[in-house]
Amino acid sequence: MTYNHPKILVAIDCLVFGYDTTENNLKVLLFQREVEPFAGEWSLIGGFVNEDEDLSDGAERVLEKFTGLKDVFLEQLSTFGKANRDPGGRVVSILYWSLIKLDDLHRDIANEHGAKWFDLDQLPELVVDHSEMLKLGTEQLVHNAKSRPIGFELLPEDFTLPQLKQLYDAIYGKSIDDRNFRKKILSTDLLIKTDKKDKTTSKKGAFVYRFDTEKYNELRKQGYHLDLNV
Amino acid sequence: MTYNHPKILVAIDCLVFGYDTTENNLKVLLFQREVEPFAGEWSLIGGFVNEDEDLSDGAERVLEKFTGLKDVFLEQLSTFGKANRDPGGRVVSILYWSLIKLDDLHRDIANEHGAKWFDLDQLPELVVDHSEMLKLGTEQLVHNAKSRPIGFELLPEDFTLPQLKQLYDAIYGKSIDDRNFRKKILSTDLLIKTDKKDKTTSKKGAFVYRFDTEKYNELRKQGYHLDLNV
DNA sequence: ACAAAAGTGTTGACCGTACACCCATGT
DNA sequence: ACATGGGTGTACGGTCAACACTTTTGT
Repeated sequence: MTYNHPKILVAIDCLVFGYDTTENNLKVLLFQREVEPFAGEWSLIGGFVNEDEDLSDGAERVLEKFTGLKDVFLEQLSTFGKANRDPGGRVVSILYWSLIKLDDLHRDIANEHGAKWFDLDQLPELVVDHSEMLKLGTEQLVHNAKSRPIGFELLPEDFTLPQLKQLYDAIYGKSIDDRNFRKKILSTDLLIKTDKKDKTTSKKGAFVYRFDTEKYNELRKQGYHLDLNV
Repeated sequence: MTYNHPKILVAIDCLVFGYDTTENNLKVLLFQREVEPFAGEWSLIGGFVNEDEDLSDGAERVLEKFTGLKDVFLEQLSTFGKANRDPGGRVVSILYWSLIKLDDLHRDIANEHGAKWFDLDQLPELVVDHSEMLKLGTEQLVHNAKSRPIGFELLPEDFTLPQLKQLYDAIYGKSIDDRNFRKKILSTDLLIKTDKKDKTTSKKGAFVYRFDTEKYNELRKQGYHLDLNV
């Protein structure tokens, strides 16, 4: 070790949004802390960074522990580092956020770890500065929904346009005009229409679409930047 | 101390953009590292976080040390934390960025600390992942120039429209249409025209303007969001 | 008088928004 | 036949981009 300076505990907190396609609402994964201070209180999922571990690997480890998921949308958001933010000691915490397709499996795995999915409008009090983290993440979600195709991280691979619209409605907290939404989303030319119909929510049935990930990645390499402007 | 986990060195690096009004170009503040590894090589200004110090206070301390400035634009950008990023030991580094009005005083203070202002197109090799930090900060600058009035952080309090346009040209790396630029910037109604003229660059002289900070803050409280769309 | 920078308006193309009805099908 | 959700087009207004000439004044 070359440097001679005070060392600090480094933690990762991970804000996980899951979308429940059947209920049509956005949820957040929280867990009950097991250690003092604040044992038993609700917090974002998190953990300490190991000495030989990349931050991004630590975030993946935390996420996989509580959801069983790998290779999903997971990005760094911001770092929280007030000297006295945690009464248990000096901890600098790096906030990540993740978007997942919520299904029963993830509910079960969450359960095993004392974690639970909460509706955004029925959140409990959160420890330390986690409410601030949640606020930041929610803003990020709204902001990103306009500029990147993050909606498809939250929906199953096969989805219908009414489903996609409901997701955007949930994110923005208001109802978008149906015709304009279709026009905009289809004009990106990044949706693949299949000939299947999903009849679970109507007699007529809604066509099933898929997001064209390859095409999007190809375009992105060429500097393309999606702007949904919904 | 309640927690029992490995502790890690936490550093702050600060990417400082300065705009030189006389030369009309953007510069970045770099300094020559004094300690091994990489002693003598160029790096962003930075330092280690003290145990009882808020991250934001640490960033302010670093910035003041090298520029003599307080109370200027200074925001957190991102955190770099690959386990082996620094061969001198495990260091997690939080990147901040700052915008300042560059004048001779700041050049002198920088000099005292072995720091120097570099043109963006004449940068030396940088240590560790600092080139990545610079890239991120440059993108941030371009992106923010469109959505927030950051230009005024880089110009003196009194400025002319030709100066402001040259600044935006420098940020975007291309020349904006003069008439459209004036229309847009004046339509925000956030510039105060004074009756002074600056004749240093022309015989006719250009009117001196000021940014209406109070009005902007007032509007912002009401949820207003500037969108320059230059 | 002339050089050099400051200042000024109009038009056409495109995009966002508002808005109401028909379609397909299971019961 | 009817109820339910899926699907479709148009017209208006506002915003962005392109474009060239006049004004001022120091030398």
